[in-house]
Amino acid sequence: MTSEGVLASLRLEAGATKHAETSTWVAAQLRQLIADGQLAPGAKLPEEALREALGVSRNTLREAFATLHAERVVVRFPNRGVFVAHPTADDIREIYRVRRFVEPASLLWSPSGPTEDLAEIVREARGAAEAGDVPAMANANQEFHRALVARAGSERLDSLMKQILAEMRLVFASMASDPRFHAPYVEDNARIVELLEAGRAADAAELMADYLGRAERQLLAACKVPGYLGSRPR
Amino acid sequence: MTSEGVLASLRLEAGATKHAETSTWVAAQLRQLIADGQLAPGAKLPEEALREALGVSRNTLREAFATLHAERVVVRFPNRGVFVAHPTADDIREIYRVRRFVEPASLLWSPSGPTEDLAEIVREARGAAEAGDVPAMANANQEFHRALVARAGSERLDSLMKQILAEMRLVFASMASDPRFHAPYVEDNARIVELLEAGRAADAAELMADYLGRAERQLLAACKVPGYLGSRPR
DNA sequence: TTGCGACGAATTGTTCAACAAAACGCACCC
DNA sequence: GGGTGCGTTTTGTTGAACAATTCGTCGCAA
Repeated sequence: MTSEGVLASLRLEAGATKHAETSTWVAAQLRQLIADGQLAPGAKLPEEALREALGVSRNTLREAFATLHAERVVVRFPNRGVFVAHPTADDIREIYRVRRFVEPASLLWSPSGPTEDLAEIVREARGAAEAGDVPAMANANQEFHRALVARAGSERLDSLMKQILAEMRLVFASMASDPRFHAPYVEDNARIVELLEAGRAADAAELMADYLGRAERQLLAACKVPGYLGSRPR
Repeated sequence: MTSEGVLASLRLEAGATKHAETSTWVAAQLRQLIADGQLAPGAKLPEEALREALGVSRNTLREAFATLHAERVVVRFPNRGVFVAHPTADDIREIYRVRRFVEPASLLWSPSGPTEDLAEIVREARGAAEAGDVPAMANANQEFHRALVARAGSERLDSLMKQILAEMRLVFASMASDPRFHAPYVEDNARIVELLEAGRAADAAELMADYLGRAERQLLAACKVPGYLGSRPR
């Protein structure tokens, strides 16, 4: 995926769209490209090339950069430019620090509503696992955690979680992804739903905390192996 | 506090400062003015006037707006402009929804470190209360919650809490602030520190959840009285 | 008086062109 | 081979322009 290809596809899409609030639209486009992995972690986002590809002015593009920067999707080095965020080991620790607070809290203290949506996501993940469809399984796992936090009913926690999961995707994009990574967690998720349905929220929260600890250790270990793309760009 | 006065003081400060990254600096200035209550909730932020007062270009100002918008300090109505955020009753409910997750979680699951800083803040709050210094007491109370969440050691939760407290200041700025509002909570904070020191984190978390519920109800009730500034501008 | 539509003024959304300052790349020299 | 200096590129910021939208206000009719 040469950056040339990315720019070309952007050019295509840009022509076809009417934009009401351009900078918002631009931010969404870039967010999408990054989430899809078409713009890899650490990649530079040069103003001139993107401006041309998106067919917007540099000012509008820079406004979009400001939003993405606030979302931590993108990092800014003064006078050097904007880069796709590239999580370090410390970032991983930070991510899991947050998750170990938010996710068990959500299990414990969310208004106890129906768990059918969670069960459905688990079924999807199992299906994908059996079909050997790793991306679908990874997606379903992410969706599971998103749905879990959504139970809290807080817009702000939702968007925090969305950001965190976006950063998780960057983490996965940064390392040679072992297909077997996501598999064990499908069953953990299933168990969590069971506990929740049985009214054993405290046990579910404990399992979740444990599970997150395991995942963190696994990712940190993977950081140290050669497969992990070096630290900062340059 | 005429908006004229605000602009004049901005003009003064603008001249004296060297700005390395101007848009960041502009965002910080505005954030400060809003936090201080010099720009009231619902106030319009006209581009031309601010541009002139800050001595920056409209583009730079708009980039700062993008940052503040992402922080929810400021609201954008397309083609109408940017306004200081003006929390509604729903926003208050949302704020406390988040706080009831984050703060008890922080009490329960933060690495158990020294509580000396918390105790110190409680002493400050008591001092301010005795001196009848309401703003200082309100500040100390806010600082207490900030310090509590800081124990989690997560940069992201820190900034979430910082945003939440900023929005709380907007809530207080929106209503005729009863000086007696903050007082009872000083002693609750003290009790929480005691429980924490005694290793009774679960009790502390429970007290906190209860306390937050009380505060929310009180604020929601205050919303309904005439003192509260109407809903959205226009 | 009150309500309503229209017109002109002000403001926003977006683009373009320019320039200083900083970082980058590269040939050059020790 | 490893620093050094210089021209080139990119970023940070400004200023001006213009279409689109909203705002304010005036006049008119019920």
